[in-house]
Amino acid sequence: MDYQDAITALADPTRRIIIDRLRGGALPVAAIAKDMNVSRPAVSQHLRVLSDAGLLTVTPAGNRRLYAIAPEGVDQLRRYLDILWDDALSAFARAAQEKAKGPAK
Amino acid sequence: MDYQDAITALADPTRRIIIDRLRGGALPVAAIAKDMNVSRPAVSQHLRVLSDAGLLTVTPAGNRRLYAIAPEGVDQLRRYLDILWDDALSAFARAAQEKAKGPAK
DNA sequence: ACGAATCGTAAGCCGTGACTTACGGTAAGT
DNA sequence: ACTTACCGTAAGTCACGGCTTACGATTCGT
Repeated sequence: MDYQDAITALADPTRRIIIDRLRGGALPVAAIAKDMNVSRPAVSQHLRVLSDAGLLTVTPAGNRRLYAIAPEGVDQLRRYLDILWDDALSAFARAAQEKAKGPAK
Repeated sequence: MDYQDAITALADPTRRIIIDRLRGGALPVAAIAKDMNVSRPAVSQHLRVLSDAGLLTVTPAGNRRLYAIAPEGVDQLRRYLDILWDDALSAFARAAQEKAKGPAK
């Protein structure tokens, strides 16, 4: 649900492949699992993790279930990294400045 | 080295704590491990993973080794997520548009 | 020069998670 | 109604990764 789950979900290579396949738009499970080196149930389990993390939306369409990337989930991670990036830059600039004035003792 | 290693590195909760402790600036290993519920060697191993992933820089300072967040490493991940976000938004908009015109068959 | 401090690495243990096979349940086709 | 297609879940196996203890190397202090 939070950004931590999102990071954990994206840490798995197979799940990143799944995400990549959904970049173009929503797909049913069978289409995602097609030509993948893991079984369809494995894909199902990954889809579960991804949607639990808020990275995917599920849309039951009769026989099938359409999975699509949830922009808000991705945005959560983006915000986390943005703040981290800002902090890193600030600390970096401050360190450079202190080194210029008094190069440690 | 690439964004995949960065994601994998940030997937671990302990490593995220380490990153958080470095937000203010560079720190030696002992200071990072202080009041943490894992041993110092464990922290060392995590620092290894983080720097291998390009998220940390190491600066030997005599007796100690100073670790700091590497802005470029964080930026790598940011770019990955930015593109993913763009793709997700495009796909989302396209799906909404198609649903408005011809609501599937 | 000797002891203490700081840190990385090796070896080993153990839990977590990714995968497969097997099964059940629902919707579509005929 | 019966079969087929699509999909989620359960159970079980197994490799990977995080942790600890033990050790060795380098640097600072006196």
